Amino acid sequence: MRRDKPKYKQIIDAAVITIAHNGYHQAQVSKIAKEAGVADGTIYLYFKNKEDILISVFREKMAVFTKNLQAVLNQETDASMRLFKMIKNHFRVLHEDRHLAIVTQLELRQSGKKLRLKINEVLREYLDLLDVILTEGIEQKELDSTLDIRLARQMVFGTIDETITSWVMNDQKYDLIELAPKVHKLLIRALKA
Amino acid sequence: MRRDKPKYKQIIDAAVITIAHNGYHQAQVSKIAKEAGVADGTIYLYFKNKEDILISVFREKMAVFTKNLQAVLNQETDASMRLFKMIKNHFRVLHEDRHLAIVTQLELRQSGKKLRLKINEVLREYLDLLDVILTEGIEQKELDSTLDIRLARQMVFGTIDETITSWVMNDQKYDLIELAPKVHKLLIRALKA
Amino acid sequence: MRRDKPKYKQIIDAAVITIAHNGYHQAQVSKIAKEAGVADGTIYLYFKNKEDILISVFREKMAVFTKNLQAVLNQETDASMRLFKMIKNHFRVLHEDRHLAIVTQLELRQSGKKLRLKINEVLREYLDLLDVILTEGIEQKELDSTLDIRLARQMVFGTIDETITSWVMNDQKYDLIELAPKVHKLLIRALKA
Amino acid sequence: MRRDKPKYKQIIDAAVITIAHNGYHQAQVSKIAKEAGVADGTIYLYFKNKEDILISVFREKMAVFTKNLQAVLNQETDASMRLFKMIKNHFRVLHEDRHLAIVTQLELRQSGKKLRLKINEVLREYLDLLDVILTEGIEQKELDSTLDIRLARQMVFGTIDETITSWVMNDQKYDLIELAPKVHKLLIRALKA
DNA sequence: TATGAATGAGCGTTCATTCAT
DNA sequence: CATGAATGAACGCTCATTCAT
Repeated sequence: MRRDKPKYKQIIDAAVITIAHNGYHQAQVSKIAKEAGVADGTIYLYFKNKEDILISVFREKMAVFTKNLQAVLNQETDASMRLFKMIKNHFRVLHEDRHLAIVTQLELRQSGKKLRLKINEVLREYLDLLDVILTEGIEQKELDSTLDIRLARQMVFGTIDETITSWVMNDQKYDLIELAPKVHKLLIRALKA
Repeated sequence: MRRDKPKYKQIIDAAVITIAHNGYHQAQVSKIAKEAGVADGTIYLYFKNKEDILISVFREKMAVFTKNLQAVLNQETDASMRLFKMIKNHFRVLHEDRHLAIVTQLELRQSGKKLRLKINEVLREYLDLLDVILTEGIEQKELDSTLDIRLARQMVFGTIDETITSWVMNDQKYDLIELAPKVHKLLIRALKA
Repeated sequence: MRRDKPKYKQIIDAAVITIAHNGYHQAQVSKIAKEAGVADGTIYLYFKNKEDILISVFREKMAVFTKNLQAVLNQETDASMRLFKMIKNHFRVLHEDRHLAIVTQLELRQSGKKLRLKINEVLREYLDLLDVILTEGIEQKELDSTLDIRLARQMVFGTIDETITSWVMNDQKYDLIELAPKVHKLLIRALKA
Repeated sequence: MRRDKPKYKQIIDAAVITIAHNGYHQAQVSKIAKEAGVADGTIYLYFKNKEDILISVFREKMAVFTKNLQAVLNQETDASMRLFKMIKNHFRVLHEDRHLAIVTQLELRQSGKKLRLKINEVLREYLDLLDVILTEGIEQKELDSTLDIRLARQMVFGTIDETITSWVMNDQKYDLIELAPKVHKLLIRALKA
C-alpha cells in the first residue's frame, strides 16, 4: 500500500534500526513508529500489520542482493567470476549496513514459522540466480558435470550464510569483505570440473 | 538441577515433542508439563526457568552428536573417512528423530539472542572436534595446508546445516542419509590437499 | 448544521444503509463517507461528530412517524381508530424500509447511554401524541377513565416495539402489517371504557 | 469452567457493579477484576473471554427470574394470579437490585449482535414459561381463546420491559413494585376471556 | 466547500513464575 | 517432593477527529 511514498521507506529503515538495537522481540510497533518519526497509526496506512513490516524489510533489502546479482550475471559469463562477485556483493552489502546484517542473520530468524515461509519465498529468487550460475557453469564445462545442483546450492548458500552469521556473532570485529577470496577459493575447488 | 532423576529426562523429552507438535511459540510451560505428566510447578524443581529447559534440550541432544563424533575420532585416523562418518552420523540421528530435527533446525532458532548464544556455547564442543579433524588432516598432508580452519569449519557446518534445514522444510520427504556420500564428496573436494 | 443542503440527507441515508449492512459497531465514519460519496472530512462540515450523525438519523426518520401521526390526529377523533392508524403507520413505515427497521430496532440500541437519552428526547414528541390519543379518549369516555396514562403509554409503545423487534429478529420473514388489527384489538381491550 | 467456586460469583457480581457504575463500554476487564479483588488474569480462569462474563451475568441473574416463575407455576393454577405474581416477581427482583436493573435494562443492550443473540437464547426459557401461562389460561377458558400467543407474549413482555426501562431511565425514583397491580390489571383486561 | 493523510489514546488477553498447601 | 490456582506486566491495532492544502 503506497510503497512509493517516502514514509514507506522511512518506516522500513526505522524497523531495521529498531530491531538491530532492541532485538526482534523488543521491537514494538510503537518503537518503530517513534524511530520513524510518525504516529503509531501511520504505520498501518503503509503496512497491513507488524508481520507485513518485517516481510517488507526483507523483501526490500533482498531486492538489492538480487538486483546486484542479476547485474553480475549480465556482465560476466565465467562461472567462477560470477560466484566470486556474488560472494563479494553479499559480503559487501552486509558489511556496509551492520544494522541490516544483525537483522537478517540473527533477529529475523526468530520470527514465527509463517513469516519464515514468506521470507523463504523472497529468498527463492536469489537462490534461483545462484542455480543459473551453477547450471550454466556446468553447460560451459567449467563446473563439474556430476554436481547435484541442489546440494551445490545448499553448500554455497550455507557457507556464505554461516560465514556471515559467525562474523555478526563475533560482533563484526574483523573484515568480512577480505574473506571473500578465500571463501570463493574454497567453494570453487568443490565445484570446478 | 537434579539431572539424574527420571523426571528430568521426562520433561526434556516432553519439551521436544511439544515444540515439534506446536512450534516454539506455542510450546507453553503448561503444555510441556501436561505432556510430561507433571504439574506446572514441578518443572521448576528441575529447571531454573523456561529458557533452561530449552538450553537443556539442546545440551542433552547435542551430547549424542558429540559422543558419537568422539567415538569416530577414536576409531578412524583418516580425515576423509572421519568427515564422512561425521556427516553420516549427523544425518542419521536427525533422520531417526524427526521431532528433534524440527526442533533443532526450525523451532529452536526462533529463540532470543540470549538463548542462541548459549546454544552456540554448547555447539562449540562439537565444532572443536570438527577442528580436530581438519587440523590433523592437514598435519597428515591429507587436507590442503593453505586452508583457513575457521572458514573450512564454517563451510562444513554451514553445508551440513543448510542441507538438513532444506530437508526439514521440504517435510522430510526424501531420504536424508542417502545424501551423505554426495555431501561428503563435495566437501572433500574443497578440502583435500 | 446545514440541514437543507443535499449532502446532509445524502449522509443520513448513507448512515442508515451502512449501519444496516455492517451493524452499529462496524459502521465507521469512513465507511459512511464512502457510501455517501464524500470525503471523511466532509462529514464534519455537516455533523458535529459521529454521535450527531446517529441522533440526526433518528430525528429525521422519527419526524416521518410524528408527521404521519399528527395527520391522523387531525383526521380522526375516535380513539380506537386513531390507535389503529398509529399502529398501522408505525408498522408500514418500517415494513417498507427494512434497512431503517434494522437500524432503529437493533443497531441504534447499541449506542451508549448518552445517545440513548437523546434518542428518548426525540421519541418524546411521538409519545406525547400518543398521550393525546389516550387523554382525549378518556375525556370522550371512549377509554377507561381509571387508566394510568403513563402505564397505558408504556403498554402501547412497549407492545408495538416488542412486536417489531421480534419481526426484525426473525429476519422480517412474515408480514408485519397484517399484525396491526390483532395488535390493535389486544390493546384496545385493555384500554377501552 | 469452575462455576461453583466462590470466585465465579465474585466476578459476576463485580461485573454487575462495574457496568452499573461505569456503563457497558467503560467496564474494562481490569476494572471488573479490581472490583472483584482478583488479578486480571484470574478472570480468565473462570471465563473464556469478556463476552463470556457478560452472557454469564445475564444467565445467572435470569435464572432467578425463571426459577421464581417456575415456582409460581407450580403453586398457582389461575392464569390471572400467575400473571400477577410473574409481574410482581420481575419488578421486585429488579427493584431490590438497582445495579442489576441498570445493567439489564440499559447497559447490556449495548452489546453487539452476537452477544444479543446469546442473551435471547437465555431469555427464551423465561418466555416459554410465559407461554405456558397463556396457553393453559386459554385451555381453562380463563383467557380469550382467540388470542395470538406470540402477540400476547410480546404485549406482556413488552409492557413489563418498557415499564421497567422507563423506571430506570427516571433514575428509579418512584416505587416500581407498586405499579404491579395496575400493570396486571391493564394486561389482564386485554387477555381475559 | 472539500479533501484525505495523519494522529494517538485505549484495551482484551496470554503465560512464565510463585507459593501456600 | 509435588501441586495448580493465582498473579500482573506487556502490546498490536482501530478509528473518530483534525487541519494543511
